[in-house]
Amino acid sequence: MPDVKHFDPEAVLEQVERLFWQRGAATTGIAEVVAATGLSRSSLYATYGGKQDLYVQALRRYVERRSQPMFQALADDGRGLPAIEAFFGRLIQTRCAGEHARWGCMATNANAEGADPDVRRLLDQHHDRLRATMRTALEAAWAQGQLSDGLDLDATAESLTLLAYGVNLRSRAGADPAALRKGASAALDSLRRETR
Amino acid sequence: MPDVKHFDPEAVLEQVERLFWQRGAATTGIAEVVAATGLSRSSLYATYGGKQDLYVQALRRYVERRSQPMFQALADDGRGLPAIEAFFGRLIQTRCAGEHARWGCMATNANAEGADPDVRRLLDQHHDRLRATMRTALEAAWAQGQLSDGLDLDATAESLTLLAYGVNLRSRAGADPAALRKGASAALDSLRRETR
DNA sequence: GCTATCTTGGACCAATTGTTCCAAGATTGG
DNA sequence: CCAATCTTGGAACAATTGGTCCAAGATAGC
Repeated sequence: MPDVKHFDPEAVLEQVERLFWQRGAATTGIAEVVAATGLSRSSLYATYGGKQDLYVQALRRYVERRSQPMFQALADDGRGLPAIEAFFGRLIQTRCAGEHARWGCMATNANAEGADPDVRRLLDQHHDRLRATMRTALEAAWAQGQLSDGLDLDATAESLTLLAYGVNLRSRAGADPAALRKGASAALDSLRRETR
Repeated sequence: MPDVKHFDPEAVLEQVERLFWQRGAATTGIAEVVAATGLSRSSLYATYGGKQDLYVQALRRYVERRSQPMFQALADDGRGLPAIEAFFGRLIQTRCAGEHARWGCMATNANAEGADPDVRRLLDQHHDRLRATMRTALEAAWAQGQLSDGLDLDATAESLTLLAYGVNLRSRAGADPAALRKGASAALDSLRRETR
């Protein structure tokens, strides 16, 4: 017999995600969330809990609905190095132009913010997933003879993952996309077997 | 005839720097600064201006007195790749153990925070300086025949600089130092000329 | 030691912080 | 259409935010 929610919790969570993503967790007040979503404080707190809970849920949504698809696209692209190249290309594209330009990556940003254990867990997961995806792509590259000999695929995957953080971070501060592309290309070029 | 300050502005700025470095700009209140320094608000505001000015000065101090010496050590080390290796080793060491463990790099953290133009200028400088230093070290490596052929030194310097951001960022979130070392080593290994 | 000038302590401020609470409203099963 | 149950708007909350202000105190040239 109860009443039912007058809004779509998932759609609202997306708005909240975008807010936290763009402006950061610490610098975004509940008042702004209320303004952006149109919800009242009651509904907000009844549905998502306090600010930290809300942030964690928004971050989780980001990881699941923004990062993961990007990772999946890389995992599904069997071309090896060109796939990784395309991944970085798309990354830098979305980071530096369009709707989300200079927002950085919400997960990357979160590394610099608070030390909440829930957040840390999410970030570790996120990191592991990207590294595993990189490793898969590197294996494909290896199978196709694109890589120079003696490469440690695990370590290289970690290295490329860390590089992605650098790209994300600098893009938020307004770095030149051409410079980011150069940096990413250099990292990939150095993995490439010399065609002789 | 005037009175003179009852404290050492430089020493106080160091305390403030450490506070902002560890806890972040947005999450550190003036009240905490007052508590940590023992200064009164009057002295604080009279000497440094408002919070944002204070933060910028603290960040500038960090760049000059923390980052630059690290860069200089790399620039002065003419060994080439071993010098860069040592740089990353020291970096990971200080980021993951000792007094400043899990503080990350204040400049790296700042990339994820606000978009203040003064801050952005500092960060761009910081970035350029590290990249230039990396390039110098790479030139030394090249001169000593340590690098594989056809490497773009500028682009590689950018790539290694972005990698350093990744290391700094993940260290703040509590990343395993061994994994960071692996990642850094992989990046350097891929630059190395195969000894055959 | 007087006085001009600066510094200092801390009270005070309005604005904002995250959160709570409840009366009024909405919804749905019976 | 009733009533049980949930949601909603918005007032209210104490705590904290960054910042100001001024009387009291300290200093140094004369």
